[in-house]
Amino acid sequence: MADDELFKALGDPTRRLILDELVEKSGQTLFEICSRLSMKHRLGISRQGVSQHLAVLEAAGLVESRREGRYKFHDLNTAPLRRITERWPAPGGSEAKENTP
Amino acid sequence: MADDELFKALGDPTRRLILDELVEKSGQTLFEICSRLSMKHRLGISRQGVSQHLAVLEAAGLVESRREGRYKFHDLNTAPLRRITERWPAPGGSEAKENTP
DNA sequence: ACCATAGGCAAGTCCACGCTTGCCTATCAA
DNA sequence: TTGATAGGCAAGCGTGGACTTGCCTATGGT
Repeated sequence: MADDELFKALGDPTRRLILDELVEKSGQTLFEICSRLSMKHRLGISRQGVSQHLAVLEAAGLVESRREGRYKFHDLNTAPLRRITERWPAPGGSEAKENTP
Repeated sequence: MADDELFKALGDPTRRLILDELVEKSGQTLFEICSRLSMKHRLGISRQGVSQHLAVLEAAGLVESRREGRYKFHDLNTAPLRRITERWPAPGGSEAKENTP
């Protein structure tokens, strides 16, 4: 299953916080995310730790990155999350697939 | 976070298969789920293993159980899954909350 | 040229978690 | 009561993964 990487990525609380931060502000660099986790969430984690988390999130397709000079900007991509609600649809069944008509 | 249990529950591939089986047929017993995993998915797992998985799914609110005599039936509850798409809404924002109008 | 910044790679540690094994309880049928 | 079925509890093993530490590359400023 390709879903393995998606659910594994969501399995860690620190990675979920990173997604939260990317919702608030798109296109952050690694250092920017580091300092945000440290400031707002009192998260004592090394830069490498965050870097590894971002790699997992990228493998899951939840984060996309673009390089510019010596900076690397990270953007959130929520599209893979749809696979979750599609796999186990609500019993009502009306909102299984809602696309813009 | 109470979300910890939800995402932890979804993190294991065997547990996701159990949810799949409960979508197909609601109200299965432990032994029924065991044999289904073994037959359809060639899953070599002990009864205790499945039992522990069901406990995790129940803690996450994804599975509800009811006892009747010596049987314990398990039902799927997809409601907690909504918290995922609500936490990281799609950028379009039109489908953040879709309720039956 | 130099140094600081932004990031990557690799090895090593440590703990949570998936799974098994063994034994125990409860309900139903003969 | 005896036996079979459905399930629970607890201890133990082994592996994956989160995190750190140390060193390396590349870009930009002065």
